Amino acid sequence: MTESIRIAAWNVNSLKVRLPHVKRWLEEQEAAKKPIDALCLQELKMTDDKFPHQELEAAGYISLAAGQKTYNGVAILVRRAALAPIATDLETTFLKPLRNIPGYADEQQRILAATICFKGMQPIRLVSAYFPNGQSPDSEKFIYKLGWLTALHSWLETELKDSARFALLGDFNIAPTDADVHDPKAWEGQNLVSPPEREAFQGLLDLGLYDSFRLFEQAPKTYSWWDYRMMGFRRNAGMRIDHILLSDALKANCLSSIIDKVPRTWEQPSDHAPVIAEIKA
DNA sequence: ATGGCGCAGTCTCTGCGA
Repeated sequence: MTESIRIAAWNVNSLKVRLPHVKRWLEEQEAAKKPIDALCLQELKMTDDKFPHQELEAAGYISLAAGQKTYNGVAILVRRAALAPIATDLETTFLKPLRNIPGYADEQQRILAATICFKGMQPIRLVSAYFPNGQSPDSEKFIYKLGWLTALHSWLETELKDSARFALLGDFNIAPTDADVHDPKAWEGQNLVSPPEREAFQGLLDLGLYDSFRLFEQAPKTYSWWDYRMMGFRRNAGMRIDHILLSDALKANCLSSIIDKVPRTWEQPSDHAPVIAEIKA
């Protein structure tokens, strides 16, 4: 009997390099009786033909990917043992799959959505998202970021009407408040924290989404990303830019939300740590 | 003071990430 599921997001910064980390993390979570039932990955940096479906299958996970060469790329992994009997193959596991934001022409692979039926639960709609970085507020890439955020907002309006049980998981490349930044003064007005980005983040909340991490008391200075340079992790010079946003129906059933720093301590780590939300059945 | 690290591909350099 399923009592709860854990959904997670992790920017792996190249799945080719980080596949061992992903497998190890999933194994260790399971061994600790905290299995990850859905994992949304970002920054695969590989084309779809290179995606390691078979290795993940051997680890107990069915996967759906939306990749491209060199950059971006997102995926959704679901734990086979947690799925309802209706899920027998790819088509019945990932219902209503969607790649990219409808009506928003984009070469960059940043969005993958699917509805999943877990054992003993109503279906849940998951979106694996890799928000544009933005580079800096005076750059072309920042304009793209804001346009992308606008497109995301209007698409999610529709998605939320269709799916009351909805979660948006991924690397948002936005630190929502100064509490999510190690040195707010130094970062004031810069990329990842600038007012237009934070307004866009608030806009998502205004659709009826909730930052799962902030539903619970958290240790101060908890972050999800640390720069590889300048010993960012050792100094805890980080930012909380990876998030799990939940609709009202899922928020009501959210039991916990944490960031797992452990994989960031491993050899050759991603610069991001996975974030997890536990949802009651 | 604009650097530091790590990744992919064009591959001993460049572009990009955040």
